Amino acid sequence: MARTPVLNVITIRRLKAFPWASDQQVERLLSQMALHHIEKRTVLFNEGVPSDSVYFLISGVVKLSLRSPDEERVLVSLISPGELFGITSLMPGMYRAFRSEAFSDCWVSSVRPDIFVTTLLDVPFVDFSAMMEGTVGRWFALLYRYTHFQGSSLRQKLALALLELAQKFGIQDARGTMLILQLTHEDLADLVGASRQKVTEHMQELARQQVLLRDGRRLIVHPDRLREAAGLLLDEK
Amino acid sequence: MARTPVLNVITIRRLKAFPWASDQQVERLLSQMALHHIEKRTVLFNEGVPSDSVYFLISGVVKLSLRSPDEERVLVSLISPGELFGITSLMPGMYRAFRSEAFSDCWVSSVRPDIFVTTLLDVPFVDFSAMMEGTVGRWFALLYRYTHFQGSSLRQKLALALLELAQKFGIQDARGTMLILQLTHEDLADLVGASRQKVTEHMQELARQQVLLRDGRRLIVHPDRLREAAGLLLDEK
DNA sequence: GCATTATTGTCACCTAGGTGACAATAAAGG
DNA sequence: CCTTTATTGTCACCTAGGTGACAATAATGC
Repeated sequence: MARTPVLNVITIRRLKAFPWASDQQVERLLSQMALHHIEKRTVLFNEGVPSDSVYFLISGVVKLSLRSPDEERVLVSLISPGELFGITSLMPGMYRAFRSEAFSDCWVSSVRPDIFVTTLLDVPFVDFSAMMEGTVGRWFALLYRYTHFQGSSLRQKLALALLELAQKFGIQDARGTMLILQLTHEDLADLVGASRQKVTEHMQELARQQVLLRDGRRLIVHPDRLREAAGLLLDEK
Repeated sequence: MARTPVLNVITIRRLKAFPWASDQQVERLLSQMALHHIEKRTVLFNEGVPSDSVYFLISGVVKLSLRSPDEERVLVSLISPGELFGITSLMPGMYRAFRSEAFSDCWVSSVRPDIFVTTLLDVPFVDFSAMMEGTVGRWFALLYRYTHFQGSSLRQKLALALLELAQKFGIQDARGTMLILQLTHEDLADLVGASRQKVTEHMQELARQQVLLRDGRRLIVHPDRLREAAGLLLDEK
């Protein structure tokens, strides 16, 4: 089978990875990286487990996926050689959002995220990590929503979207979580990518099921029931 | 109308923004931020323009959106007070991917991205920026794909996905761009969230239209025609 | 080189959600 | 308070894409 590849500065440069880093930095990083051969179909990490490594793909193809409400697999992305992946580990306390597995036989190397950051950037890991969370954390939340929309019914998408809104715009109320927002059904429709009419119908239905209620133009939602309506299998944690 | 809010360390702390930063850092940052009052429905920036500021929402709600192939507006996200937005400006040479507009009357402050980074983190902007691109740049590309899937037909989604694959896995060939990947229709279906059968049908159709051709199990695509099939109005740049 | 297993191609049929067209409310502006 | 405009509710109908069930080809393992 394929022999162990040489992993040196030349290789890194050829893969066009870390173009900004000096040879010395790359050298230092490489000395801290573990090399793994991963056979096709092998799972590298699963959704939900703590994020404790950054991975770098040397050769082969890695597949990122998650499972949708109906047990189907959503293929989120295919990673090509030279790419980093598993970068949720650069944010504090994150869990893996996707499963990663070898789409073909691969050579992968891994590092601890703190070592990765401190060798490439002269800054303490906690600072960098906090900065990442404060800035691109939102992107990640969006990505989470969109990937989970894939293969969901309109009802589930609505529940998912309302759940996110409740987290961002909700204040506690005797009757549940009140959204301090003037949202029309049309706004909601634009958010989940559906028609206004169907949103009206489903909102009606959700109200009937006690998942939410209306106070004038303000929505009051019940997060637990909403989560249930969203299809239960939202890992979170 | 609402009077100018006081923007000091207390305000920032109350909004739970930049929790890791010291009072001194926050103070320094504030002194460099411009304050703006944005009336409901006013557009702050549009898709496609260069990203040259980071924004911070003090009060009100900001809406991020983009327009889908059929001229509809996709509502990507609603921003709540205390959030940063417009952070593509933290990556080098980026253009805005979404339009941002005031969903309600807002108070917003803005800073130059380099000032933002260097005051909060003791690192040169170019280094941080390159690091961001190398790490979370992928997330952004994914977000781009998923938001653009919204409101697209299966044909368009397929074209979009193949375009991305061509960029990542393509090598030039006399007949077009060849994907060095063994992709089955099922993989493609998982990627775009469709059924295998319909993917087969559309691939057939795309082949008939000279957009792609098969060499054994390898795909050769024609990026320009693909872009056309994707609905043309992909800004890119 | 042949049997086995994966992939592709093609149906006919079904369903979730889109569309248009209203009436019924509710807000908002004067 | 009354007019105007925005939002909601509810239809009947239509279409893109899902589903199941095959036959026709490739690949692949032995």
